[in-house]
Amino acid sequence: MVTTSSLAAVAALVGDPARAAMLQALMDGRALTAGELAAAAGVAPQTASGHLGRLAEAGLVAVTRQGRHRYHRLGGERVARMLEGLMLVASAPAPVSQRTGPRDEALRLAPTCYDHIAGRLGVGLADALAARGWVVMGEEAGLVTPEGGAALAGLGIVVDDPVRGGRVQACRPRLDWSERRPHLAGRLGAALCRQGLDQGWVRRREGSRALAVSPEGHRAYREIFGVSLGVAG
Amino acid sequence: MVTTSSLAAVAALVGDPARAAMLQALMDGRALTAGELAAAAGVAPQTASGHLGRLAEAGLVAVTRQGRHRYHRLGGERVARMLEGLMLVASAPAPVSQRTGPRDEALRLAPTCYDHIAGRLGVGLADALAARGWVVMGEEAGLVTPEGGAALAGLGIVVDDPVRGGRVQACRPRLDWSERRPHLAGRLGAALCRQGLDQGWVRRREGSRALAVSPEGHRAYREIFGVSLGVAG
DNA sequence: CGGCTGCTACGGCCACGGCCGTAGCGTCGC
DNA sequence: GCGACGCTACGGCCGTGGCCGTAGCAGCCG
Repeated sequence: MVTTSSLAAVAALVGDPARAAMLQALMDGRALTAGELAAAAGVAPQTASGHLGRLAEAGLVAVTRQGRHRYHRLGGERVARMLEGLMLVASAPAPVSQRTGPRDEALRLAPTCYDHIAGRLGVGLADALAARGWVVMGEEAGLVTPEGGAALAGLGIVVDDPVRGGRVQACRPRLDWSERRPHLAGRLGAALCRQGLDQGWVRRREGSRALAVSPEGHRAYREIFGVSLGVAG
Repeated sequence: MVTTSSLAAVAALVGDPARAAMLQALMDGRALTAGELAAAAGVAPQTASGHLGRLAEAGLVAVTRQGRHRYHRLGGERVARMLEGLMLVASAPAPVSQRTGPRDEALRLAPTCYDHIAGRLGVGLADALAARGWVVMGEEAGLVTPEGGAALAGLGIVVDDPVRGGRVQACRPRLDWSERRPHLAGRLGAALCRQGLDQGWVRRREGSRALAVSPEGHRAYREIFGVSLGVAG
């Protein structure tokens, strides 16, 4: 039963700075140990343990024990989407526009959002795919065109949720909270991210949600997708 | 700048039971006075005033003063979607499935979600439109077929976000937190809701998010869409 | 103009909850 | 088996914040 108190309970869990920091650290989709999360939140391990216990009990994080470590990851895509919704609201300046988004250049360039690429690279890819006619972006949904599907399949990017018998494939646009422009989430976004990682175009950086774009990645994204990322790095 | 603390601050605002109750009361998209919200939250007007001030400062609610009343409504669709994401997580039972959703029959039948219809009527409409071939529902997006667009236009339901030059229209499916099945959100969902209200098929009930389905509504939804709602009410 | 209402500002009370101390349990390595 | 390590359980301290008391201010009404 969804009561007001259950809504408040979930929100209150995220409402603590330490727990919010842990959840944000898990937003890249990886699993971290309690100790790493304690460091990320800036609290003692005992404190983190208590927090993680409550988060796990509520299903916000899932725990898998492995030896003497306990690996924590987000409780599912719903949790990730909920956090993204919160971040989008948190980034919206109430009165007047101010500089938004993280100052860290790498985080502005290509942060991961649970399973897909956001930031400048994310919106750049969305723009590029639209410019190439591979996808058609609407405000509420995106469509992969037949030629786009073929081209993406040639790159090893396949999505498995055809809306109508494989002819038309849809993708999920999402407003990026730092760039304020849509990027590709959903399965297509995840497939783009996976393919970039497989090809070595991007790689995960330790202890950060930011992706590092390799020189080959810069070239590939520029030549194949027409995305120019400015400075290298 | 989106910091961990801003994320936690927004979540903490929703994390208080009284504020959560107020926000939930505003989820039907209407504007309520501070006194009504105080009653909804079960707190004294002074307390509610303080809460509403903080919510307004953060942009979670918007205030319009009219005479000696102050009308509060949700701060935008982003806020509504954020709350829905929280509710979806809050409704997800952590260990094993239990009875979910409100016990109130009317709330299970046809609650409003900010601007569209959810609940049994919402998922029933989505199923019916799909069965009629008017929309094709995917996991990540829905498509309004040409014949569906024509049929809906004939009913006075028009959506104004064509993805590709008016030929294909997309809609946004959303997992219902009480029925656990997708219903139609986005502009199509809002248009369906508006049309139902205009036709007198449904009407808002005082002090509740639930919609009341009129006898004509029952007949119309059954005859036009093929949605059978069971008991009349 | 005076009484009434809707709302907000301030102050004090109180409790919930975060924090880390120490202590205890399970796991890995030697 | 012994020590080190990762993590969790419990207890006490303390600050933050929700709550309502009273008081003050703006807008309708007779």
